Amino acid sequence: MSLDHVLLGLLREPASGYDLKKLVDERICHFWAAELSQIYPTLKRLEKRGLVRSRSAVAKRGRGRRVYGLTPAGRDELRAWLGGPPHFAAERMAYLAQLYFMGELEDLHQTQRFFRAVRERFAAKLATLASIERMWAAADPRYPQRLPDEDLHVHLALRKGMHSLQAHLEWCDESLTTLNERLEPTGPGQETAAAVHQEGL
Amino acid sequence: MSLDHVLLGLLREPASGYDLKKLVDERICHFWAAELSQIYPTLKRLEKRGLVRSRSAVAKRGRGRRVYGLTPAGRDELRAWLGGPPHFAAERMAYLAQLYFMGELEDLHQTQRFFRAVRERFAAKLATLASIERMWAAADPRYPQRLPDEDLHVHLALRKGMHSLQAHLEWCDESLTTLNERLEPTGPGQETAAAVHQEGL
DNA sequence: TCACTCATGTAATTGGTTACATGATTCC
DNA sequence: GGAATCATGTAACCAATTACATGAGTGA
Repeated sequence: MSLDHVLLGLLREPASGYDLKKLVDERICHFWAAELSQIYPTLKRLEKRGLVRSRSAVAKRGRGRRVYGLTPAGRDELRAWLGGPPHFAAERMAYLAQLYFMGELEDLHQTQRFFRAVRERFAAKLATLASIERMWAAADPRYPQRLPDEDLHVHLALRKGMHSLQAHLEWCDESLTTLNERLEPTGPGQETAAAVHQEGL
Repeated sequence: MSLDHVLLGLLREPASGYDLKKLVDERICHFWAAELSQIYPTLKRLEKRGLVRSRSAVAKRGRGRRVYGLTPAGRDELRAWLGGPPHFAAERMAYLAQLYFMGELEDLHQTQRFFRAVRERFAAKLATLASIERMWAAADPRYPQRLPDEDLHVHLALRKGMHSLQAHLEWCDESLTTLNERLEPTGPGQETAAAVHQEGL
């Protein structure tokens, strides 16, 4: 039911389904994704429940638009959700399932390649968030200490991604170091041959 | 389609649907959850595809069991999945959506309560993982440097949770500090009254 | 006898994705 | 004329959850 609340949150300013999709892709997709084919029926459902109200409008380009806005009931629903307990859902991380069972392959080089690919992905995401933070800082000299309270919450959400992705990178680096030690046990001096033998190479 | 592969991974040792549910809840649920009502149909589907084979068995207690085991085709499928690229899916974090829009409430005390609840949740999860790591260390003197390669992968997956949750806690602490500074701007000396007024208290 | 655990399943519903269908306008 | 963008939707499908149904044995 959270897409409902995401749309209510975005609809503090009136918008069409198409507009909402763009907002989701630009700002929300870092923690919630949605397709147009899900957004349109959701808006209809919200309108039937009296949480939003729509009116037809003319578009500058293309066909007519349907623009939605929050009703007082919609605002109440949004506030009740925001004021309620934090909502957690069990995350599904397929890449961790792959890693968990990867011993089956008996090939640490494959594990190494896996971690390099994972690291690249996380690094790209972190770079995206970092560039968003730079844009914020450039656009608002109050960032972050003196941000108005409303923007503060967006800032705090952004910080979550930065902390989290930084930790992911550290995990990848730690893991790659561990793998390296097993694959190249070039310890001090004459142990090398024995260690190589021990590792089954 | 990942539950398919999780079950294939677990079925390197034969097990019933009921057994698999227990394994999922004990070891896998940190990155993939599944209900019995999903596991049973999935096993049937995997058997129809020739990836597992079942036989009836007698249970010590209760009614008869159906025990599944991997077929060679199942093992191939598992290995192909493990050897393929890491699979990422867009995560949905409803609590971040709540935070993102929480400026609407115009109540930093509520945000504070929110972060305390979030922190508690993450701390509990981290404690769970830490106790798992302690059990590993107690049970196997080789942990973690000299673990056999197969267990190494499970160890690396566990480390992901530790890094990640630690970062979540740091984010909560950073956020609570930020909120505290805004709510109690007890700066050097006589500013206090003015600052309190500025915050609208 | 009752609660609990072991054990297997189906049905209904929800939440979400992918594919498909349509139509207007603008820019090259 | 054709591609891109703006714009709204439906249909089919998939993954997963919740609720429901059944049945056998164990221990208090």
